[in-house]
Amino acid sequence: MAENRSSKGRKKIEMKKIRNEEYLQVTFSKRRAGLFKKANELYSLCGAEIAILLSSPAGTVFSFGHPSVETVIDRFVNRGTPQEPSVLPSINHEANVPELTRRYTDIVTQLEDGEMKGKELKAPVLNANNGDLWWEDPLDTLDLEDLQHLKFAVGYMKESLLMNTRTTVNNAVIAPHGFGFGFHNGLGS
Amino acid sequence: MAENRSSKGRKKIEMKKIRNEEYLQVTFSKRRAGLFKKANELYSLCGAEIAILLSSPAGTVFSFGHPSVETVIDRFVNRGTPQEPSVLPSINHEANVPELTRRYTDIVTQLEDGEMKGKELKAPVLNANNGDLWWEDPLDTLDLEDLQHLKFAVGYMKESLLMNTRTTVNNAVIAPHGFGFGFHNGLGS
DNA sequence: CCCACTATCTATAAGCC
DNA sequence: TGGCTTATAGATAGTGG
Repeated sequence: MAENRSSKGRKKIEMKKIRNEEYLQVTFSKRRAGLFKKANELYSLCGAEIAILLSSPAGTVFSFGHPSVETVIDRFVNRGTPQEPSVLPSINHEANVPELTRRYTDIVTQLEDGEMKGKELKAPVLNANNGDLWWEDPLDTLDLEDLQHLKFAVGYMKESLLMNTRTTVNNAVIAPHGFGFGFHNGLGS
Repeated sequence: MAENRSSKGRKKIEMKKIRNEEYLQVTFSKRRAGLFKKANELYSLCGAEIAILLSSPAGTVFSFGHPSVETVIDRFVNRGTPQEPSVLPSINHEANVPELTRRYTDIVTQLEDGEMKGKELKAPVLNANNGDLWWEDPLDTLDLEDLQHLKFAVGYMKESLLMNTRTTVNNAVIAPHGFGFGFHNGLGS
């Protein structure tokens, strides 16, 4: 009777590299959206700051950040000083005001100076889906200021490699950083 | 007979900040694991490089990376040299910039002056809905939570201002890449 | 905070436009 | 390429140890 339902619905797939290029692209797009949505929910529910950097198989770079990728990285850097153990749990908005202010000022300045003319700067993409909102910005067009920013952050983190415990869950490196904020990596899997 | 199964099973939850500290922590842990798992699958299936930096509400920092956080960020930095902007659309926004600039300046000023007092802020509220954008001039109260709204609004404003081509796809605003001005990720919170 | 269990809720693999 | 639909695999809220 209903046997001619030519295989509709989801099926289990093997967790290995997808060969088919077309399917790979589709899967990547779908899962990227799903991942970002999850990240956004985590932010909404827990007020957690989060940054995701992601490169597609084709080489395109995507990112997700709350409140922003740079801010989060900054937080890592500045955390190097164990000032307050766990003071600001849910006030990241407050904590971000200075950053917000600074960026606003920068933007305003740029606009007034007309600096943007002929310059290539990054353009974030605002995505919305059923009330969920997040940014996808192509970091492949970072301007120099941001590059220096990131470079500094990376350099700092490299030097500050100082870790506590490290756990492995599902092939993923999960690194709890108490205060010294060590940066985990290496053995990505 | 089996009615004493006191409410088992998953229930839908509201996507709002969780108040209960204990529950917040549990949810964070679970979702963090889920997020990392998703990230790992994305890596396995698509071979995508990925890095996630995440701070818990308590301030603890976690990271996930394939092949490593460091590597991924490094790639961003090193690949970030702006390529040739193939298209730089002529944007006629001069008329709008002054007004917007003034408004933003006002907001910034107020943020700087009052935000740290941890009280209510007075600023014109920028609203965005379906790509439309307007000012709610009556100086409403802009509390810290409203910064999110402001962020979204800024995104819309930016696009409205700088993107001469804007397409709406499935409830999402998609902005062409390659031009725009320099902040990303909704400029901080 | 980690583990276990279960009922649901959600994400998504396939397929059709 | 992108959206929509369907059926199902997978994630997780609620509860307890």
